[in-house]
Amino acid sequence: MPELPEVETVRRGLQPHMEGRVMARVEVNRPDLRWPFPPNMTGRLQGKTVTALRRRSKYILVDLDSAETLIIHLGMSGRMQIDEAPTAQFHHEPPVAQKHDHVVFHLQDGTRIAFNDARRFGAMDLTPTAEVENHWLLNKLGPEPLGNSFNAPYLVEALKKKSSPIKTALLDQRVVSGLGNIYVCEVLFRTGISPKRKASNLSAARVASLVPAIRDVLEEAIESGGSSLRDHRQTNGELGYFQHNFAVYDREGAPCRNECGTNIFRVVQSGRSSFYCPKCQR
DNA sequence: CCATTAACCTGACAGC
DNA sequence: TGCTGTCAGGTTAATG
Repeated sequence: MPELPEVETVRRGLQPHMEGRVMARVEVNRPDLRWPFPPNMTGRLQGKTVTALRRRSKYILVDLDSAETLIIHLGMSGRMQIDEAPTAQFHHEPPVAQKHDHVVFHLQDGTRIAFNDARRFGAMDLTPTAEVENHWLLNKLGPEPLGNSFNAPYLVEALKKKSSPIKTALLDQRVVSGLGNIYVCEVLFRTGISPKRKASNLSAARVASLVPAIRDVLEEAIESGGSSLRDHRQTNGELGYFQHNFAVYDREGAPCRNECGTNIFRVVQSGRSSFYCPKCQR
């Protein structure tokens, strides 16, 4: 699943193909993902022009000229597969429908964009564009970590109330929206904070250090996604997953990148794996 | 109110 | 080659 950087990469990949284009035909191959699709989703999408592609947290927002917005969440396993129509210069095999292609957008220019989601933890809904921030999926989200309202005073205040470990608090989308398991682990390693430390017990200075660390980790991941996006375009249009070089995530037993001589530990917190260096993170 | 747990699903992978 | 068990980048409803 895509955390914020992966979702932003998907958004940027889709943008040139969708913005200003007409959804000529929309295939809906099942009644639901995590929840039922909205009534008459096909009819409300077909023939509409995409006016903008935006992102809020881990949600992709597809604005339409009908004053409605299609809200898309990729869940854990959601992907977008783009297949451009063949041209005179570039002839290739027509795209083959894949297992778990639940919704397929056929654009007027012949581009095929498939939403594929094996686990079906993803979601789609339609809502008036003017009220998209009030939608029940979005209206409890905390600030965007890359925006101005996410700053040290805000985070100090928000964490003061949290009796849970800092790892759990940063995964709480009401505190800050867009972080997932991987990037929380990476952020805590960079700031030298143990995932097990109680959020409300952290000094203001340590909390303040989280703000730029979160920005940096996310921005680097978006940049790395951007490069993998360019690479991917050479071969296929699949968006949503790419390689990263993580300092701690999924590195249980491997040496700490700080060369402190300690190996990375894994603990389970709130049912999720946390990876950390017990020597560098206190 | 808050915090933790179970549940939603399928696929990949390790071990036997 | 199967089988079984475990785990997975998210989020919500149920439970304590």
